[in-house]
Order: sequence, then C-alpha cells, then structure tokens
Amino acid sequence: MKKTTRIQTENSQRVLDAALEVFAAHGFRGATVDQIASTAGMSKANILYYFRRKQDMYVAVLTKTIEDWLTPLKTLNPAGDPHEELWRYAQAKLQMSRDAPDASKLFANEVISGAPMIGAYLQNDLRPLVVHKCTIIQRWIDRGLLAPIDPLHLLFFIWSTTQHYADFMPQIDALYDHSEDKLFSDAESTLKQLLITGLQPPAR
Amino acid sequence: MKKTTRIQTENSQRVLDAALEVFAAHGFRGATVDQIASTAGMSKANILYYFRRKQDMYVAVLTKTIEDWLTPLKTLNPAGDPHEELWRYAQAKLQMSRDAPDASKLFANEVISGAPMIGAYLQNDLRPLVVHKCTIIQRWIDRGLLAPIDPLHLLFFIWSTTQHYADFMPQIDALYDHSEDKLFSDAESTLKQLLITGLQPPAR
DNA sequence: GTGTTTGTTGACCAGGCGGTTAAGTTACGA
DNA sequence: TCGTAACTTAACCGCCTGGTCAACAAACAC
Repeated sequence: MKKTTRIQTENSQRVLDAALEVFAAHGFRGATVDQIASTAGMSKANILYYFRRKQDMYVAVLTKTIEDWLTPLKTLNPAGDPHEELWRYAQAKLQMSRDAPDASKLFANEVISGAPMIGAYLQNDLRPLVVHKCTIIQRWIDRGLLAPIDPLHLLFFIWSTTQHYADFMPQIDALYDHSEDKLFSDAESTLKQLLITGLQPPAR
Repeated sequence: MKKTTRIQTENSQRVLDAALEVFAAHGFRGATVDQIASTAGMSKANILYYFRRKQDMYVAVLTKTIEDWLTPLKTLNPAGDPHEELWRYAQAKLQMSRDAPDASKLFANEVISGAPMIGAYLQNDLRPLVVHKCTIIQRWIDRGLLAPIDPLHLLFFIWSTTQHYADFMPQIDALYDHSEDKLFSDAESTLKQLLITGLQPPAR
C-alpha cells in the first residue's frame, strides 16, 4: 500500500534540506513556503505535494536535528576517564556546530521562541537522558575524579560555548581575522583549557 | 520645531516595550505589527503614527539593546586585578541575562538570521572596542597575571555562557527543578569556578 | 472659550501568505 | 506498448500582511 519511490525519497530530501536552511535563518513564523520552494528549486505546489503543511516540514527537520543532537551525549561512558569523556563530548558538539550550523540555529530559534513545538520532547526525552548523565558526572565527583561542580550547569557550559560557534557566526566573522580552520582549533584549545583545568579535582 | 510631548514619550516607550517582547520571541520577519499593537494595547494605526515602519521599531529597540550591551565591557579596567575584572564583567552579563532576557533574545535572533541590520555596527563599533579589550587581556597574560588564553575566545566564552541563561530558558526550565534564585546562583558559582580556576596562571 | 497642533482610529489597499484543485505530464510495471 | 499510478504546476482562494488616509477627538497655548 505505502511504497516510497525513488523520486519521493530524492525530492523529500531536497525539500528538507531547503527547509532546514530557511527555518534556521528565519524561524518557523519568519520562513515562507515560497522561499523554501525556491531554495529547493521546486514549485510551491510541488513541495506541498510532499509535505502538506509548512508545519510538517518544520517538525520533520526539527525531529531529525534533535536525534542527531542527542547521539554524542548518549555515548558518555561512566567507566571511562571523566576528563576524557567530557572533552570528547565537547569536541563532538563543537564539530557539529561546524559541520551543521543550520541545525544549531534551527534549534536555537525554536527554543528562543519558547519551544512551542518541542516543549513536550524536552520534558519526555531530553530530561530523563540529561538526568541520567548528570548522575554519572556526580558519581565521578563523589569518587574524587572531578572537581565539585553542578553537573547540569557543566552541560549548559558545554552546550552554550560550542553552539555559540554556529549560532553567532556573523558576529564572530566581524571580530575574527584568520581562517575558519584556525578559528575552530583556537576555540578547541580555549574550551579544553577552561574545561580541563576548571575541572581538575583538588589535590589530595 | 521638534518638540517631544509627554504623550509622545509615554506612548513611544509603550510601543518599544511591546516591540522588544514580540521581536525577541519571533524575530523581525516573524513578528507582526498587529501583534506589537495588541501587546502595547494600542491600535495598529496608532503605533504606526509613532513609528512609520515596522523596521523603525526594530532598529530603535535593537540600538537601545546594543548600547546597554556594551556598557559593562567598556568598564574593564586595565589597572585592576584581572580575575576580578573579568569576573565582574561575567557577573554583570549574567545579571543582564536575568533582568533583560528579551534583549538577549532579540540580539540572538538578529545574529542568527545573519545580522542583516547590525552587520555594519559589528564592524564599526563592536570590533574596535573588542580589539582594544583583547589587548588589555593580552597584556595581563604577558605580565603573568593570567593563564595564556586567546582573549577573543575568552570573551566568546563569557558571552555564550551568560546569554545561554536568557536565550535557552525554556530548555533550562525543562531540566532544572529549583527556584530561579537558585538557578542563577548555581550558574554564578559554576561560571566562577570555570573562569577563575581556568585562568589561574601557571605557578612560577 | 477658541484655534491649532497633536493624537487616534476605522476603513481601505495592494501584495504576500499558506494551502487547494483540476488538469496535465512523466515514470514505470506488465 | 500501453495503462495506471506517481508526479508537477498554473490558477485560484480566503486571509493576513505592512502601510495609508481622511475624518474625528483630545490636548494645549492664548
């Protein structure tokens, strides 16, 4: 009954790529279907053949983004070295900011406007995952492997600093003179310094 | 010739307050004049009497925000204690995130959508200020008062972490259980820890 | 009080919005 | 090769958008 053809998968993807770009730049309300259509190089009526509503494109592209988002956090290994694990996570997030800045902007736009579409997701999916990871971090602290710090705010630190290099790129461009490669390697060393030395457990 | 009446100042302010709220939540394109009008409790035609275009409200509210934004950075005192000065700045920014979250969201929205309105400002006003402050920080480092770190990325760190507590509040709400007071005092100690210990100069 | 400036608004406009439909074109299995 | 299901789009719809305007009300200087 429901078979997905080649053209279907191809064109759906084209629409989603264009939708991500436009929604990331203007948010849900600021984006127009016409603009998504012209970005995708298709007629408006045609993209509405694949996604009947603007909102359908939005949730599709947002859901995909969120799934990618969660992956690196899930891999935090309780048995590993705390500094190494946290730094690996921060690195992965920074890399995502570089590789998929639009995904970061999309998420930022959604949350800034009050998370109207993903409020439930934050409560039902993100929260339990974060609570779990925070207990892992807390256990590291209790065992003296990490300086005492609020695990949740530590996550906020990692999120905010890494996503900054996607969301605020126009500002960074105005202030930073060197290549993109150097920008991200400088960012990496700065974050590493703040994270690692900031989390050094007190001497025994 | 150009005298501003009492009603003018009062009502202009009402419009700007409403405009800040709406633009912060939906960005320039996503905001509607009708919505600003109803938020201000005035008719659409009336608010367009004070600001002839939607864009005029936007630049007015954005300009005001940016001026407030820069103030605390300007007070960075080269003669002061580096840790104290930087921490005072970070604290001031965090307090602004708490007191005026809409201003932070407005700015974030503008930059995320490519800074179409304030690109010139970033180059002409923000940049020289930041360059100057970076040399101050660099001088502290050269004198051994601060751990070696990239001054610009240090500013990025302060900006991103503090603004996170305004822009991403819906996400924080979903993850954080205690009072707003406790949230911000926890944030403060976490940031202080990361900033101060992360910047401790190497032992002589 | 009166005249003039300032403030207020309902009605209106052209264009853009998300979305539908009907009619046509293309792809493809049999 | 042919039939049919999948695909494409011009034309259209009602509503909302930013913005104008003329007519009216309020405030104020004298």
